[in-house]
Amino acid sequence: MGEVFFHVDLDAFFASVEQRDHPEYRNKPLIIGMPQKRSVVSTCSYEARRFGVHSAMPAIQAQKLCPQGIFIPGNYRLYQKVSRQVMEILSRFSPSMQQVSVDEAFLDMTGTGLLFGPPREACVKLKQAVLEETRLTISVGVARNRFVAKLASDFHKPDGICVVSPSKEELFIDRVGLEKLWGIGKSTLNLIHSKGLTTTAQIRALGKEKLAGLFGENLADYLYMAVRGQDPGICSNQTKSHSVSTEKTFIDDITDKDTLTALLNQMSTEVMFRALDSHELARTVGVKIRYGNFETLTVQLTPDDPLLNTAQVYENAKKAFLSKWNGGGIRLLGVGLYNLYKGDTPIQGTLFDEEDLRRRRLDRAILDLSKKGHSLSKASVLEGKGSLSGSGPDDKGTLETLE
DNA sequence: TCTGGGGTCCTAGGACCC
DNA sequence: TCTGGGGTCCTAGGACCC
Repeated sequence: MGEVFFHVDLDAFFASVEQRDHPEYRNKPLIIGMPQKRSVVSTCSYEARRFGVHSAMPAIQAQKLCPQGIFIPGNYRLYQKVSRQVMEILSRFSPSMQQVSVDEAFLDMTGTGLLFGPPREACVKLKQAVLEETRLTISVGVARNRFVAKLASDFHKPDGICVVSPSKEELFIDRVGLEKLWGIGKSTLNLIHSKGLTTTAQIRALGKEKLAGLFGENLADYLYMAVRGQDPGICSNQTKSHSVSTEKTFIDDITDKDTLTALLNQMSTEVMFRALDSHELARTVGVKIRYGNFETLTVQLTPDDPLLNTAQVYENAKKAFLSKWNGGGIRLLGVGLYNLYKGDTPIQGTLFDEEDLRRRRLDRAILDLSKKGHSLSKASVLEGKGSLSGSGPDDKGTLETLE
């Protein structure tokens, strides 16, 4: 008995939750995302997909394709909650459940035959459990590795089961097609096409050396394994470094320096609070700028010591921003923390400015209070934690008055 | 059709050290 | 005083995923 992996994918997740909770949305083209300037479709129901609407499409375009569509902003907190509920169900089927996004997960089902029966039977039980407890449908892909299981879950979507037996892996990959392989996007597809290759079978016919000559060692290795239905190792289990970031696209470009720095302050506070909340320290802060013409650039700073508090993050973010900004109108602004590692206090025995440590304790106190539901204007940034509430820049004097 | 937000990973060049 | 490799850290950009 070899290894068995399931890939579980919720069908049109956000839209399905809405249709479940709002009967008036059922059997209708439902689109999560408001049809306004600079807005895109997050998810849409299968009814909407029939009009050509899909994720990441500008919402204005979706409205043209589907004028009768119902557009709603979405309730991301609810989706998170439902996601946790589904993941709990999945974890009952395997001791090794690996969540990969809000709506999908891998299950290592190796050796679970005695408990749940052969794969197809286990899929049926899994689908039943999710449907009964959440009234949502899932699609399941089964294969002897994660890569093929992932492609399989998409194959009979929605509400589908697809089991790929080891002897049919190459055949299955050919049926899926090059452009739908996990890890191949637009650029890589263009690169492959530019070498006169259009099918997985053609790539398989080439040896490892030929591929390496055309694409370099790394992509060649990926392609060699992928077209054979072997796992090229896309989802590495161990996460090395980690990051948190937030960004905001404005309906109209912003040129005013005070407004931009106030936004940097707000975003710095948000990401630092998130790091604080997960008991992590960051070594690097980065700023992302996108001008009105979509030209995008990033700057990052890694001070000698880790960033301890919101004030330090803002100070560095502002410095980074001002070093790059050409004064032009800005379409998107973002702040991120990188090189995060576990820890509440910096390395023991190191000398740190007492003032910086004090401000960190203050940040934590504000965070704790805001979690208990107290309203503090400085912490207003956190009100929509996890789903940028889009509130305006807040005043900057509150921190001082609190002290 | 002008193109969101939150992530991870890879590449390539420069600095710096041995 | 012209010059070699290897390793690691940092930065900027880009590809890809949902």
